[in-house]
Amino acid sequence: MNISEVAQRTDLPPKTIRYYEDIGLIRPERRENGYRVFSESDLHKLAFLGRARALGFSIEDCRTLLALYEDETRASGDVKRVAREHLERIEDKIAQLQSMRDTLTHLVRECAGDARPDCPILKDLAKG
Amino acid sequence: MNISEVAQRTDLPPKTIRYYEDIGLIRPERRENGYRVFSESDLHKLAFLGRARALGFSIEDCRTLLALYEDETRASGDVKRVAREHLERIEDKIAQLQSMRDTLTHLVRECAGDARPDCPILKDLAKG
DNA sequence: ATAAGGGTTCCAGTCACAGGAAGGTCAAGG
DNA sequence: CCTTGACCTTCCTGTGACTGGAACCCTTAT
Repeated sequence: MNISEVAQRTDLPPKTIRYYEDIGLIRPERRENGYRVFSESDLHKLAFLGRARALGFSIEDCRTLLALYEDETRASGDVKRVAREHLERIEDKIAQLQSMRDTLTHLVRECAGDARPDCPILKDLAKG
Repeated sequence: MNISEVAQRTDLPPKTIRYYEDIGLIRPERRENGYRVFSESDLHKLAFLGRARALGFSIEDCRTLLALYEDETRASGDVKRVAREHLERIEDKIAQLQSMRDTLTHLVRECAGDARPDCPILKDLAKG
């Protein structure tokens, strides 16, 4: 399989696939002409990575998860710990964004939004 | 005022303050020895920037907001538009994170998290 | 004279790619 | 056989908003 077919089937850009090889997440073979040849296993790993990334896992988390996936003697506790830590970071991020949203929603509602210069948003930023 | 005092009073790291000068958000004067001298106006702007950044506005949004703040003939509609667009991006981000959180919460709950290799999290990543 | 604690600039690194240039390869059509 | 166009390759740069560190200057106190 060439890279563009893999890109289609995994829904990952070719650039991303090359990058994943670059940082050692996959190791596709090469033809004599230098082209990458992807095996079903490579395809599978890339799909795995795509889904892990879609869940927001960092590349380093993905590396860990992939290693655990390939290790038949893994402990599910190790996987769960990675997922729980990631989940915590997500929840923190959500809380932070919600706080911003609440403040902004309030400010936007207060602002007339017309041609006059008077603005509660700027007022708030200027003297918090 | 020297940079470290400004850093304390605005709760911004000196590095950040220098960076803001670098990208033209502030223009503190210089002493003969090359040290920056910050005026009350600089201090005020930095505090403004700190609060705008805390609400998640991008640096470019901050530049726009600061310009609007300094323009006495501004229309509050312009401010409101920037804020509303930012608010929308935040809400999109929250929705995206919540979706990740829901999936992850479910997976984490399903996973035994013990010494055995069987793991629903990996199973999900492997076959979506 | 020296040491501590300011200040300065400049360079590299972060994260996860994306864009683009320069050039090699391959299959089809004239 | 030649060309065209669609692939493929590597390499370099840029993104956002800083942070860390090196190398060096300035000021004040001992």
